[in-house]
Amino acid sequence: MYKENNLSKNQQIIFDLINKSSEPLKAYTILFSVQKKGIKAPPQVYRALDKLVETGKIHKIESKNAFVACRNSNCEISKATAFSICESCEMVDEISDTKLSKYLSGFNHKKGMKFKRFNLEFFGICKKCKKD
Amino acid sequence: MYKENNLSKNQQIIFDLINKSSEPLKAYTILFSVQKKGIKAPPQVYRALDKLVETGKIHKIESKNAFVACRNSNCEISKATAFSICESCEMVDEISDTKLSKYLSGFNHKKGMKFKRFNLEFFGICKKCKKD
DNA sequence: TTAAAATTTGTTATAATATAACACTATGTA
DNA sequence: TACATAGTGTTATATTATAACAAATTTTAA
Repeated sequence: MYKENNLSKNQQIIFDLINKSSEPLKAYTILFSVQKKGIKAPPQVYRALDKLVETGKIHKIESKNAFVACRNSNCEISKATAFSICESCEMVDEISDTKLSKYLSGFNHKKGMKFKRFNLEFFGICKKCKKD
Repeated sequence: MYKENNLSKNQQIIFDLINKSSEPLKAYTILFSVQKKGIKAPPQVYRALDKLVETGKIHKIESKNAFVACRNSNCEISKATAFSICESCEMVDEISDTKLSKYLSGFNHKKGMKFKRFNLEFFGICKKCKKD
């Protein structure tokens, strides 16, 4: 079964949930939601999340300890991620900007460290919240 | 006492510890270290950390849940932070790069959201670890 | 096709990170 | 002074995450 779509049963259940969601989901929110599907304990959720992050199907929003589905088919397995986060409604949007991505991927540290990966989180107030 | 240096007693104790450290410190590591100075419970640590982050004296490394002293007097109270993180030795270095900072501060989201703040974390293997 | 290897699952317990709530003290300001 | 604001100390508890182990499933390759 695994080879068909690369995801195991638990991974698929959890990915589907995150993918359908309009907002980042936290691990224990996910756990609660999938209990009816037989996923009963935290390690089952965290293992699936780890794998999904590893394969780039989802991303972790570090400042929120929450997970979103990857909306950017070009993000090269999470090597270069950028998000905009609304500080009012908590909305998170993945930024797909080729220029930004290229600029940061090509950025070299003065001290000579070569980067393999980056994660960028922008914060502000989204359009919708500004109106209110 | 507060006005003299802007930091309260607990804030100063915790800032000094982080400032002296060569690596990011976690909240409970801090708690353990300052117990001899009379700081006994998590809320005391977290309150001081919150304030220090708020005033830009320290930064939180989100991917590690750990704290470092600000090494960049120009970072404008944590509105624009960037770090390089070694995935091998866990070393964290604050990046002060005017060009990078300007580029990101001026970045505008296609969807019209105006950003107030960003946090960028680069990952790789540091020079020292590469040699080993 | 079958045995070994790798991956995934299920489970219990517990570790690590963080906040709520309340009473009280110290400091800044009118 | 007296009032407001910020900080402290404390107990309890909420939230996030992993260790450890046994069993089942899937992949691989002989």
